[in-house]
Amino acid sequence: MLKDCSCGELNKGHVGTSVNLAGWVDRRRDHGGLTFIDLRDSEGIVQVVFNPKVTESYHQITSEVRNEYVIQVTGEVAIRPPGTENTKLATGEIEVIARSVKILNTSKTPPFYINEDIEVDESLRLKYRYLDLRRARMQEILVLRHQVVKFIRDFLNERGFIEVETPILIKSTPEGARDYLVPSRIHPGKFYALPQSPQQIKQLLMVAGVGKYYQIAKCFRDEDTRADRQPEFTQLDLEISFVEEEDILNLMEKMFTSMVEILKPEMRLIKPFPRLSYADAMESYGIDRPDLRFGLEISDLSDIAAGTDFSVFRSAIDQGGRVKGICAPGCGNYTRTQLDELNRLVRGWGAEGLLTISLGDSAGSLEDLTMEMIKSVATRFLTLEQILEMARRLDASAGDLLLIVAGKLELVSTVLGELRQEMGLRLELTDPDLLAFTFIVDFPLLAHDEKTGRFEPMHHPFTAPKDDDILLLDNAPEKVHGRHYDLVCNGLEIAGGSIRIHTPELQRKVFRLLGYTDEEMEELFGHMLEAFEYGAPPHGGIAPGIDRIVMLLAGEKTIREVIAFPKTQNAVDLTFSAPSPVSHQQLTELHLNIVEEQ
RNA sequence: GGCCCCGUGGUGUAGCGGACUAACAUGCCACCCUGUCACGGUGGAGAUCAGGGGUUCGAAUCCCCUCGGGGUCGCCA
Repeated sequence: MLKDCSCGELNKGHVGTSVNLAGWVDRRRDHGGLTFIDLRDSEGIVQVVFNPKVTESYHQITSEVRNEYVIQVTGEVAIRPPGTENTKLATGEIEVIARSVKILNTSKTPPFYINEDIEVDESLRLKYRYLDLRRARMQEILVLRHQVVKFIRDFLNERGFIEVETPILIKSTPEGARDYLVPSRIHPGKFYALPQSPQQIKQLLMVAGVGKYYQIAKCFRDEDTRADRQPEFTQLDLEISFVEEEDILNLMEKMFTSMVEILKPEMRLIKPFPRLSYADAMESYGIDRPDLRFGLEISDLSDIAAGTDFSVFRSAIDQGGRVKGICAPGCGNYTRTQLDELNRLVRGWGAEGLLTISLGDSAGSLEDLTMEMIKSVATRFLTLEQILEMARRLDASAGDLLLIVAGKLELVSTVLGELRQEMGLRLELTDPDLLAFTFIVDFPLLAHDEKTGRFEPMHHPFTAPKDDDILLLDNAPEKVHGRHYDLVCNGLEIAGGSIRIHTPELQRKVFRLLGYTDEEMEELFGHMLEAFEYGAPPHGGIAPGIDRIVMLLAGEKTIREVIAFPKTQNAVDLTFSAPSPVSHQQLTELHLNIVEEQ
């Protein structure tokens, strides 16, 4: 080794010893006759003192060395002179008196600061990701991510799980996300697909008699990116045979609570994780992944609205729609501009409009409110009693603002769900140190697709229907609930899983409901159906997204921050400039021709 | 594919129709400095204001297009 200890690990115990250090120049302070260099390696920073009386070739070294130069230092660890300790530095009680120095490599001036935590243009960071990752913040995140994965492995290993690697080159199966395809050289015109998840393979492992499987698995989906979505991402994929819902949920609750308590003790959890049915989540939060760090729940006001003279309410209800609302506490004093902005947002989400009712501009009791204190465009169509009834239903007080949307149920829910999230942010109710995990259960098995007129799986086609609902598969498939569960945290879907189908009969029945012919079933899923013929055990699992978990624990806003080399919104890797053209020879070998786009 | 936001020395920002010959901080270069730690001091270099087109007597500033980055809807079994 070019070093016999790390910069960050030095302490008073090393005083008097001679050490070899190697690292990057974090900063240099040249006093003419005396120079300090903060030397940085992956473990931390230590101050090295260069003294012309002690350090060989002092003048040459200090005039040449610049930030980010890679140097090797031999010297004595010494206690710092009294009064010159630096409490901001972990190694601030000591310093290294350099005897000799060697420049291992020079460095151009970096395109952005390595030694300061300053926000830099993201595309520049991504182009020079290897420099970006050198920064302390990114080093912390790399370590945290490692700790999370290590925690997961330890936790599952202790419980009898084994990690099994599964292929990256597999078969394209339809629906779901768009596949990334890999052309076959050996089989002209045929393609492998990269796994969207190892779903089918892990089920085959269950048939193979692996009782408890897991894998830190790369997954690939050729869909547009988001702050929490990348073309390739990492899942903890796990599957257990002879398992039931309760086992999986308990395992996950234990894993995530222990993980947070050990790795991020400063963050708070709500225990036990609350459980919400899909229907209740949609009803109260307008979304199947609610942020439960705050309330602002949605309530149905349809019955009250039906009794009013307000035509917007009446016509929505006459057309089978609903009137629902939320209460924004303390927002009764919102200005016209602020209210207009909320209206614009709501229209942007597809609603006809937003009815705002201001319950006065100062806090107090509902009972003291008079019609004169209430501000709303609808005041002349509503009685004081009707307004108070809505306010009570929304758990509002004087000084609050009621936000009400009328229309078709689905739209009203979605819009209020968005508005709720927006108000949660504006009112700063989204405490970054709180992790509000919640399980969402009782999903419908299928969703009806308006465009194709077909049923689509809510989760995936291998999810088992609830036993009590199996008879409904024949005549009312839309009413069937699946044995599917999600884990949600702070408005993010953290994990999704289910108890799977394990008999060929039921699997065929579900495929048929999804519109597959017998021939398609055999061609696309024959391997699964056949496997189920050979004593497939009941089994189920779940797949938490590693990137999203680390993002939450790191307090970051995008998963790009917790991925070493992420892609841009356009799915481009700026470090490598991928994707890139390939040679004609490569294309020929793969039996491919490029068609020029218009 | 739709909607929205952003693009000014290396970096981060200011400037938002005329006083811009583009400001500030930091970084960079040179010189000075033996106890600093975001060291300090003096001096200096560094910007086709993302690119193109237009409006105007005059554009970093207004409009259009393109490119790049981001957010989001669609999409994500």
